[in-house]
Amino acid sequence: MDNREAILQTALKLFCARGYDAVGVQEIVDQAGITKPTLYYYFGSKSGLLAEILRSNSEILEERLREAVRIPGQVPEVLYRVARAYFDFAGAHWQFYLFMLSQFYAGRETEGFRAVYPLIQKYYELVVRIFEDSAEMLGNMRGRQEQFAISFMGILDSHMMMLGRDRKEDSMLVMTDEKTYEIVHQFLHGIYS
Amino acid sequence: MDNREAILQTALKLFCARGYDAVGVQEIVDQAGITKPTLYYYFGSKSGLLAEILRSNSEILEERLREAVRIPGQVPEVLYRVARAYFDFAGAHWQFYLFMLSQFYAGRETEGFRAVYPLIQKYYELVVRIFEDSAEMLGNMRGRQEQFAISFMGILDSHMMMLGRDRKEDSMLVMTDEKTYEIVHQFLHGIYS
DNA sequence: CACCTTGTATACCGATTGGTATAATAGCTT
DNA sequence: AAGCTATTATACCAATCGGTATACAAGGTG
Repeated sequence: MDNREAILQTALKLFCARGYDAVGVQEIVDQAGITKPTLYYYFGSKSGLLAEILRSNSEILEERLREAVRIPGQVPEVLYRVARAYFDFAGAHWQFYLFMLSQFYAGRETEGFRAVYPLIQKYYELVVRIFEDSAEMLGNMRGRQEQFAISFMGILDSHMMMLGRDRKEDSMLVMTDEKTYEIVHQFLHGIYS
Repeated sequence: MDNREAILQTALKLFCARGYDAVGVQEIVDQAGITKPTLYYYFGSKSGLLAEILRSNSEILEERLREAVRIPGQVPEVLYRVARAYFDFAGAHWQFYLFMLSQFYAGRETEGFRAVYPLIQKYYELVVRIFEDSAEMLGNMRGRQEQFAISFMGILDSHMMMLGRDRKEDSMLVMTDEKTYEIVHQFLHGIYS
């Protein structure tokens, strides 16, 4: 494995487990089996390393979400595809997913928050557009597109977090199709059906 | 204001803005207008200070939630009361609410996560019980009580976070009754009504 | 061969980290 | 007044923080 890649993976693992500020550069390079100048050669600074971790992984998630949204369809279909894409990504990149969320909830004056906020904002706008583009529902929604988007994304994160609650190391998280369907169905039709 | 209280408030403000690990003890005592031994006299250690912040505030939230749940009623009524209590607390104690969430999403090997996890778990179980105690719905739910609870809490957090997105300092956040009703209504009946 | 770029390690920097030993206040009780 | 307890400040600690100056390999190119 490439040294650069080793740094990225080791750093993500440590950041995810103990937080960005609690992990020192020394510990990263020790566990990656290299020395400090190598890290600073590739990433310039600790926050440069953070930025690269966020950039490279979030780019994958954005791509998956854009795919799920691009194909036209009724709201339920699109939402199901988005949920599927979201759960798949989170399951396959659990450490990053958790770390991204942790940075989003971190303090506003944090490097991590400032870097992650525009990303989450972008995903959010993607979901808002699903409801806005759905012309036949406009009468029903009456400006509640944003409320729907907020609820929907909150539900996805909440369920994904619960799934990952007692995850063993190195085991991939799988949200089943059945469960995904139930979650989206409940969002669409409530709890009385 | 009491020195002890000044430490607690200053620490919460700083932790909330920049995170537990990024804030040094020195900065806390400087902004609180005291010196280090005073802090260590009251709280023993930095993590002791963290524990006290979490304990004292979460105790208030738990009390509010238990009140909301205690009064019997149909599921919609209880859920509305819980949402109202949750939003009220988060609005009045925004810094703590945000900090608590940030610790919940922080790495599993963190002091903060270990301290906050049982608290969130308790709130979660309170909500699960709402659905379990609702006998007349048992046929409908078929073991989906947990799914409902996860969705419901995810929705509350998601909306509260969005409300606090562009909060000015020292301004209290208010989730209106109308908005609260819409959110709970959507949870109960979906988006087509 | 000489030269240049890429990548890596040794050894160090000043600043800050969480935490403490010691002692001086202050107020209350006897 | 004497003594006790609760608080607070000065001054310090070893360890770690993020970051760097310097040099040494290795590989391709003239």
